[in-house]
Amino acid sequence: MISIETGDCFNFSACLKFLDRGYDECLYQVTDAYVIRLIQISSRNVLIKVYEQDDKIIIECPDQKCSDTELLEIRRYVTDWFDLHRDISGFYKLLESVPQTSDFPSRYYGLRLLGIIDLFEALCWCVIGQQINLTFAHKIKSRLVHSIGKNLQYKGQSYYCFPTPSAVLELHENDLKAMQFSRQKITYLFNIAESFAGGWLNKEQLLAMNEEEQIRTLLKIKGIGPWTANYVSMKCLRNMNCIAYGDTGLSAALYKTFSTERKPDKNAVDKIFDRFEGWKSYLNHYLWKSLS
DNA sequence: CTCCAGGTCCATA
DNA sequence: TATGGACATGGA
Repeated sequence: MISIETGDCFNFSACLKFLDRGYDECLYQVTDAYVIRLIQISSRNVLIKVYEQDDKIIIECPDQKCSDTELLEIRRYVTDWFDLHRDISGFYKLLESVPQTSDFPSRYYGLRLLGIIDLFEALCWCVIGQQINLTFAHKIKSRLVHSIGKNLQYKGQSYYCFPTPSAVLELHENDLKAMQFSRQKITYLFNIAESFAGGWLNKEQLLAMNEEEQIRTLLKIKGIGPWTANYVSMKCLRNMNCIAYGDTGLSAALYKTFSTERKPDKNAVDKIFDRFEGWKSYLNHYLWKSLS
């Protein structure tokens, strides 16, 4: 069992609610008290159950023996996933100082920027979600995961990891077509998987670069545009000044909250985000949240 | 029926 | 450099 202190401006229920937004999610199971998922650590896959007790986050690995090294990795995973180590009180002060967002801290108190820890998963999820409705996006992701994702049974339930790049590369184009991936998405998924398999793309290497280099590296892959690069930068690489330019949801939220144009251009978006230096990713996250 | 969704690439001018 | 079409499907 692992226990993690959470600190101020954290609300576990708000985070769980974000994880369970009504879509059919195949990579974890959420209730009002806990979330269970199978995660990949360096040596193997481990099932974890995460819940809150006495203002602490508790992680259990039911029916599994873990070494100290593995426990440390699991702790790191959950800390990163829930962004636990960040003190976001500065963000709340900024929100309060801006009239249009002054009620955000009370409305969304304790909501963290939930991450996608696996870089391959993050990139694929972006490609899957490009230009289709999220219900359908979850449907085809689920088909892919259930088809080739590592899984583990626990109490009659199956829990899945997102597939590895090499597992995706073993698929034939027709397999993905049968899951209703478009030809474009299939090409993009293979491009991304090959970048990993070819050894010139991985998370550690990206994390060693500065932000600008990271974006430049990601944009080289066909299928990854500015939206995906920024989304992954915020959800996986954990940069704090990312903006999902061109995102339809973000545009709608900016229109609603700041009375911008229906589709504000980059300059108009930057103008609003400028005063949130250091917290742009969080502002983006909270603006998305404000739509639901 | 038409439009458009957590975009991106490619062809054309 | 800028703009338009294709992409797969489903919900409004």
